[in-house]
Amino acid sequence: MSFTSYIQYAAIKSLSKLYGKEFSENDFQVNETKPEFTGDYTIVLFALVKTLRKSPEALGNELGEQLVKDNPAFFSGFNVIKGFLNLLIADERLTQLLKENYQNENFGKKEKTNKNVMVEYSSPNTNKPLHLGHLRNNFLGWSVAEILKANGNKVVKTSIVNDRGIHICKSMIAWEMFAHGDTPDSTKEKGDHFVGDYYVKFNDVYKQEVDGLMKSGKSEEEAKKEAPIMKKAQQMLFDWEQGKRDVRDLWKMMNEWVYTGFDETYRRIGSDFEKTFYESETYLLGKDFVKEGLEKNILFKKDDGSVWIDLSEENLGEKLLLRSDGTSVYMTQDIGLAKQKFEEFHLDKSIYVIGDEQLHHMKVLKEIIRKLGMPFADEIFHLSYGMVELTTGKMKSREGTVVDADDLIDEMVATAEQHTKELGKVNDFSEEELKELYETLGLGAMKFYLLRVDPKKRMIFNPEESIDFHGFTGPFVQYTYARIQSILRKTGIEETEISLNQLSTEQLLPLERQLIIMLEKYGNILSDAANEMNPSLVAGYVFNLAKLYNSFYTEHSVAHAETEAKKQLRLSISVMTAGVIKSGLQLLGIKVPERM
RNA sequence: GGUCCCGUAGUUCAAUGGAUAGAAUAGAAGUUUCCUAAACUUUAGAUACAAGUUCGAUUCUUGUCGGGACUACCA
Repeated sequence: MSFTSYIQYAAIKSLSKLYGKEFSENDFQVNETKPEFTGDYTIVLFALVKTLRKSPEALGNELGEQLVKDNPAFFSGFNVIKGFLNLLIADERLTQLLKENYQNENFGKKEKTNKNVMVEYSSPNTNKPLHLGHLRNNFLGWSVAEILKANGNKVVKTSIVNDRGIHICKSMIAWEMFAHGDTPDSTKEKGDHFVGDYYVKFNDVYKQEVDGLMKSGKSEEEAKKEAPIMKKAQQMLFDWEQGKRDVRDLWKMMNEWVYTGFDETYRRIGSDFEKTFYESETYLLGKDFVKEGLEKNILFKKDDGSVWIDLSEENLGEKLLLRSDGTSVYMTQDIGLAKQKFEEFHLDKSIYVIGDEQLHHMKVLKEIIRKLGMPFADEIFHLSYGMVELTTGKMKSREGTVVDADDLIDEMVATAEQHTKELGKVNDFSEEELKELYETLGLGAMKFYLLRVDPKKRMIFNPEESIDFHGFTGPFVQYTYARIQSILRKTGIEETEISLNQLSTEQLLPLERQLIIMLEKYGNILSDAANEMNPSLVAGYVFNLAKLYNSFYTEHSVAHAETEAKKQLRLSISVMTAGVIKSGLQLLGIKVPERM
């Protein structure tokens, strides 16, 4: 039981003892005590004042005395200021926590449950390489999956690859017209970039053709329809759907190029998937329920034969599910896939990591599934995240302002290399060790930068700030870890275990108490992060922990502590801090270096 | 037009209705015979505006002003 839960529980008992009434945890709040007051935890009394008709002072003193009396091993004292009852945790309770957990690698994590959760993330298109926005998605999805695991869930990570449609046909046409047989191998280019370049080429030619047609008197609408290259792409999509052999072969070949490129990037950033869906295999899903929905009068047919659902009661308007020619749309396959996911993986919950521009789409999806009477409608969750914008405005592929993922990673790793060389602390490292360190630091900085913000909010990507390795950053936290490891190496603690019965019984110093209390909170942070699906809580926590440890580090010596008992105490605090930092960063997909 | 989201230090981000609104960075001033100065310490600086709800509002409600997303027989 966490400290806050225990305090809540203890207060409920003491209150009913004092006043002969039943109380619940909703009757009062337990907060951390603000640093400017004496105490560790604070019970806010205002809400109780009303029901008990007592002055805050009297209530606080009575409850404080009772709590200390009832829980002498937990509380060592209290004070009352205005409506706030500040409680002090006993030193013995804090050292006990240390003794029990300082080496526990699973500290803060929850018991395994049988909950099956799917996290769908990444889900790229195969016509162009990944960019900054995809990175936010990948880091977020991966991290949320790990956080859910740490809270006991069984998690299936999945991605649905958008491998068919007009967009990939555009790249294919442009390649046929302009590549003269070039391949990623022949040009030594990464496959996804190679294919992406032909997508850009398509758009360039298309634009020229449209301009040309408009100059010869066509309206913009006409010009866009009649541009020859667009007609070719549409014909190719048609041929693809007919299963035309050479088109399918070309499609397969170019997608393979892209997958090879994606795999390289995924490996580097650590994205992984237990299951990959391909849209080419799922796009026909969902047609069966259309029939069913029509029979049940949940869906309706218009005169031209197209099938719709009316969601105007839900304020979502009408939504098309089958075109007049009988082909399905994105929504239709999404419904089919949702069903397949739940059935194939026996899911309790299905999470979609998708940008907030699809809020409407996901709302409609959920609502249709509910109307169709599928039992899992309420277990579909859209984890929507905000767009990543640049300081200069939005990223637009057409204007070439997109930040490419691979370029960005290279830049971050290069920055790590530059800083490391300037500081010259690891000159004895081998080439491989150095390379690994640069990756650890560069990716650590980037992941931390993108995960430290509440996912729901839009965020601004500032290139200068993102390559900063000081302050609220990944390397800052990694540095604290490395320094602790250095202490442990120098004191030889890896070989000889800390003698716990020798732990200091002297009064804990403020920074020692604060650190232990902060470490204790890790479990609560993990459950909050899982409930809110919000890795930024973990990022903020490990940063604050590192910061507090750094103050402790400058203020008090560990290796040369005043007494042997103090040394043992501080060593155990250090070991536990390093463990929690490692564990927390791991949940963000960030590795820790032994030295940096 | 309609639906939804967002306005907090110069900048980028925090703050389950609770105490004097926190960090980081940029600015100013310091700390290295001693466990890694990628660190630490001190300092200055903000709730868009106006009403309301109440013991108490950055948080809830309404309005105004600014910014954004969505509103395809595209995926």
